[in-house]
Amino acid sequence: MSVILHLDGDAFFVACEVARNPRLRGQPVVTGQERGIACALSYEAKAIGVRRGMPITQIKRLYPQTVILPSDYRAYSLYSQRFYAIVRHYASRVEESGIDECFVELDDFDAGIVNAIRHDLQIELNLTFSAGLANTKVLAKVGSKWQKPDGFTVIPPEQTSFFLSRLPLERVWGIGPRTATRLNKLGLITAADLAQCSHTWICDHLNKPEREIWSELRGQKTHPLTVGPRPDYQSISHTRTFVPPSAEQSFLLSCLSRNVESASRKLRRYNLLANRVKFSLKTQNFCYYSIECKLIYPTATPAKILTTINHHFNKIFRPGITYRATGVTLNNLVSSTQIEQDMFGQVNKSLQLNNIFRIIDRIGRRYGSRSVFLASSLRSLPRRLAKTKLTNDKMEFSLNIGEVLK
DNA sequence: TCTGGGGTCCTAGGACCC
DNA sequence: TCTGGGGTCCTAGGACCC
Repeated sequence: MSVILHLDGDAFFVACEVARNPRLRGQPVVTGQERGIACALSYEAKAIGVRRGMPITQIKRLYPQTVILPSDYRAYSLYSQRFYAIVRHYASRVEESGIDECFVELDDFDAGIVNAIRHDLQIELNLTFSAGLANTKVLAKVGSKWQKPDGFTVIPPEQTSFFLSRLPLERVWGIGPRTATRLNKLGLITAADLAQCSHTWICDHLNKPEREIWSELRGQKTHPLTVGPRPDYQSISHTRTFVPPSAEQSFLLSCLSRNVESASRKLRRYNLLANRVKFSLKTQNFCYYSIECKLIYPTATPAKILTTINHHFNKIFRPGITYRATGVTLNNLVSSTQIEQDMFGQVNKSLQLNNIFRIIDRIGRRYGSRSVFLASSLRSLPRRLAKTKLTNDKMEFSLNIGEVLK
């Protein structure tokens, strides 16, 4: 009977920074400078009071001793590849479930192999990973979170109730605050309370994902291990919050234009085309209004997607309401290489247009993504970039190249 | 905790059809 | 002419994760 190991990097992004610059060790460090909010924090930063998502300006003011770094995803991804290579040296069935965590199928409760993997990770990468070993993925995850950082917790079947009776429901993987509150009202407080429920009871009160968690907590393998390369994207999205909030239609459309440019750039990078677009407005009160629309044909061309958005915008926009963010999600993705043989002329035309945007993508990589952009995105950019006088509607899909860069 | 950004999956209800 | 039953597909929205 196989068992599941869960490995979880400790403060991974920051740990990578410390690994390549040992002088940072022991200091409060955060990454996310480029986004203006703390993305990852070292345990030292956590200890002095820095929180995830905290604005960088606030961190500088309240905790001036903190070292603030921009994220270097390329470096983290290289560390991630080495992490997986080390794990695969010991096991063949590995599920990559994130840049810094994975599930591994092992033959039995063998702490030796787990310690060997963790030892190699420590020596070769200078990174620590917390580990959990149990019968199911959910229980292995309980184990890896039990003692962080650098902990290793085995949960054999006969000791499951010991751990679960000490674990509040909301700490279980897959149970968020909403579900926890609902289950609390039904009298369930700990993970053990849930695990002890009868089959008839859970059929009456829980939905499918919750029933699966129940089953996993009881040691029955329900979440299969998905081995192999990461599945393709189901969707690609781009959202952005702006300050101050705005009620102005033309500004919101411009923000959506910018969202579409970013999302479609990613689409092209992965040679994908979208069949549907969903766009949303988020109000000052954190209400979401969204609508999903079919695109006339699969495309990665921002102008085509924007035509559709403009057409449906008034279905969700309400004058007088103030909004704080816009977002765009591209759905029902297909590979562009598959579509290339398509007989419809329109699609071919779209692919040609796509080639123009691929050239723009190259310019963007060389000179920055703001060197070339759609004029319809102009109003969403900082004022110093938007000094050229343009009327948004007239410039809709024309290109504004070059000089706004400065 | 006054709340950023990019993802995934599930569900309920409506539309539509036979 | 005032109305059954069941299936499938679509979509808006909810919940969760990192």
